[in-house]
Amino acid sequence: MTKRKVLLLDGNSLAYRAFFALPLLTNDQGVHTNAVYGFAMMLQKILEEEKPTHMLVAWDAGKTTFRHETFKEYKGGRQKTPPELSEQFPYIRKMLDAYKIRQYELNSYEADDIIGTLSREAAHEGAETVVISGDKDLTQLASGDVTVCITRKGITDIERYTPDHVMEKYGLTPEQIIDMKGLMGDSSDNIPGVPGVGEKTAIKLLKQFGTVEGVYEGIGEVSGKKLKEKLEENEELARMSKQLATIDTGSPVEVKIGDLQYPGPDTDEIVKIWQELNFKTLLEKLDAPAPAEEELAAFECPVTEHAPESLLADGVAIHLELSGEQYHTAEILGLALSDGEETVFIRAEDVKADERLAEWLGDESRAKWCTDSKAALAALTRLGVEADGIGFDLLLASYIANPSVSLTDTASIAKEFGWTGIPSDEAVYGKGARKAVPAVEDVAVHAGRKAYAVAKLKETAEEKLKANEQFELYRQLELPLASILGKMEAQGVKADRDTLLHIGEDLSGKLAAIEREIYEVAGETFNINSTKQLGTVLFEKLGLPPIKKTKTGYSTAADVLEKLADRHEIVRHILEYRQLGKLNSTYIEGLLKEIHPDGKIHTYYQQALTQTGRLSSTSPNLQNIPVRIEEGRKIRKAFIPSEPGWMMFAADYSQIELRVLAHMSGDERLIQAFLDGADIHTRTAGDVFHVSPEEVTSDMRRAAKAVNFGIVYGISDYGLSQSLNITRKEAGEFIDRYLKSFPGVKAYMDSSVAEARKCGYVTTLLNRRRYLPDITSSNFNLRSFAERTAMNTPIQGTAADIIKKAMIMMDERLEKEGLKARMLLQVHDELIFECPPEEVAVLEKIVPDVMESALSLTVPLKVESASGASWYDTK
DNA sequence: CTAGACACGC
DNA sequence: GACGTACGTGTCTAGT
Repeated sequence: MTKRKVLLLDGNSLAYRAFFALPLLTNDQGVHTNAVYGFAMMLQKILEEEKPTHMLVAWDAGKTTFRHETFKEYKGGRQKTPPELSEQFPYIRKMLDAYKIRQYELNSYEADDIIGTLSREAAHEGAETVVISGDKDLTQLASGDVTVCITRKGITDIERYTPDHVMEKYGLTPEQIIDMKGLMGDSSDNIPGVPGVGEKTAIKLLKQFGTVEGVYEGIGEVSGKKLKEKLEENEELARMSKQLATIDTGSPVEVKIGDLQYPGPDTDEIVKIWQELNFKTLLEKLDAPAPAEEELAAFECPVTEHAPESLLADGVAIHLELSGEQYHTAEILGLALSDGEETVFIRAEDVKADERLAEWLGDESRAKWCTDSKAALAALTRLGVEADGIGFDLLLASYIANPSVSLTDTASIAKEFGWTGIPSDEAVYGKGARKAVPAVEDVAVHAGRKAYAVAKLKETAEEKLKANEQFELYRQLELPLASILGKMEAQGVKADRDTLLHIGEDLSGKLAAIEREIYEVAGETFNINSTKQLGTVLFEKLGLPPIKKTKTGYSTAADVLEKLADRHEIVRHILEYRQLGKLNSTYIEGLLKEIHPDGKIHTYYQQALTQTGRLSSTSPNLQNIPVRIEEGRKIRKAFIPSEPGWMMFAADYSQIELRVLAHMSGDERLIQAFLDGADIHTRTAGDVFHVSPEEVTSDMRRAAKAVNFGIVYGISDYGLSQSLNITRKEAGEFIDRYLKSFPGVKAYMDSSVAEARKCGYVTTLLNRRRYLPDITSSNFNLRSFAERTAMNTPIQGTAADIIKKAMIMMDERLEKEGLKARMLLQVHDELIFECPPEEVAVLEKIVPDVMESALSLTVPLKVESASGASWYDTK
């Protein structure tokens, strides 16, 4: 049998230490948690370091102890336990139960006595004992078999007292610590000691006489008249103080060492408690303790030509290492494989040649785990390997768990789990002009560490999602969507260079003409794109009134210029110049640069970025191609089918956010409006202005539309006042009237804010979360913003859930129907396809069908579709 | 190379 | 009553 190791903890002392060492934290229910948190951190640390076989946490029982019979002022003058701490004791006890650690208290004895008694018993039985407390008095228990650990500054920083260490520090034996207390007293326990004797004098005396008793036996030899007098006068006090300071190692403790077996924690229970208390960091460390930095620093990842058979298994992490983020074009360096034990790296050219590897990658039944499956699949496709069976995506899992964390690479994600030892991509490759690919061995280790992290973190990440009831959202929605988005990106959308060039020429001509006119009217040439120079011309040279200022000078934003349009002809020209300039630089020149040799544009969908659950699109952004103004809309003529004779087909949800609002709020009038198939803005206007739909004027409808817009996007009264060009007060009144007309919406908005306050987050219909820590902020701005977000995110996020689900269903449907049609783009509430002309009729039926049935709400979802020779013509 | 101003979409 | 106000991306200028 291995030697017993007994761990004895001083519960009260450690709870106090934790409480005062940490700032006053609260969970989302307002329960104070700092002492529990500190206690938990300390427990985790000592369990890991000490690996005890037996454990006990001793508590002080009641107010009075046997020491009060000796001295009734014992521990007098102590501050009352703060209520913020008192309320935490039940949680600590509950947590210790979950750890399956024995707890014990004994009437009229202190925790010290329980610990003292048990440590002596343990020593007697030949066990090794470690005592942990925040109270230095316990050092008197140190012996050859007993080590006493006293917390230092924080709660996890511990000083170990062995007899040698006590000797080193005080020049005394552990037993003499009691005598020292007897002589010098202890103000915290209100032990008097001998007045005028402090630590220095006490140690000096004990070195000479050994004990308090020894001091009085040899009192004649005490040097110093004053000291001798004081000792003589206070002999009783000294003897009593020693008695008070002595830990009773023979207290009537009813438990035996054998009863203290520590079976290990009930992790599920601990997880529950920690979740209730929001101990995020601890939760993440629980299942995936971060490897020591040295372990990752010494990480080995051999470069092999072939994948070892042992790694071609079910549940292995893969990591495609690329020279840059743009995986459609970046150089593919190689592939790392890791099962959490063995990790290897295979160069890109060897990946291509390894048939066994390709077969494994394509085997749906053997799960591959990774970070950013969309990028991994794209890179593998470029290597000529079709992978299948992606079973885990760390990027998506982290995003679903908490979208507010900015996730750039595996290193940053791993950091969220307490893994600090993985260098960032930037640290390995450098940045900007100094960016370069290092030697293959270094790339291998870097890629290997990332694959290793995925293998190790999969379980923890999935557990977290399951605990939050988000596993399904992640597994059934986001993960399959990643592959579909990957297909859409890889498919790309054909862009006609000539169309763009043609529009560009036209724009350039117009721009040159406007530019000349502006210079003429201004009487000088200047850079119109420079707000600084433009401000000088408008507000200083031409004397127009500066309506708004920015941090750096005059504002020349469009809304300001609109207000000045009647005062000077130059303003109209500038507005037009800006508009056309934007079209030319962003959409003509910008898009031309993004056309690949295959004549297509391959955007990147960011699936783990927005706070609401929407996608975003980059390089280029295809979600903001102009549509409102005809001149810009023409850009869409350049987006054409990639096969001769094919058609573009587009379908968009009509008023999806307001329908979601109707569903989620259950507002009867709003629901009825949609059931009636009414024009929602006209209906809203009628309700708000108390007129019949026929009496709604265009201004009323415009105002109602702006309010609906505001509700959907969570804008403030100020935002509404800006968009309607009215005062904030008027806008506020307007919102009030709206909410009076739709009481269900008002109740829903209030409940969303209340939910955010209660839980710390809001959710969508499919359990997407957004955490809103600012909801309790005392800063009005932050709080207001969080409140509007609480109202708006469930709506916008649910709309995002719906179209994502529709995309998955659509992908399956196209496959099932054996159609050639391809889904190409998603623009938040719109899907764009290309198809052979004979499939237009089919799509006209099935696309709206699928989109409308993606999720069943109390109001119908409505989809409008159209086809044409270009994206422009799908209207 | 970064921050600010601006403009495009939903 | 303050405060600075949906979410994104890209381009340009003007600082370092």
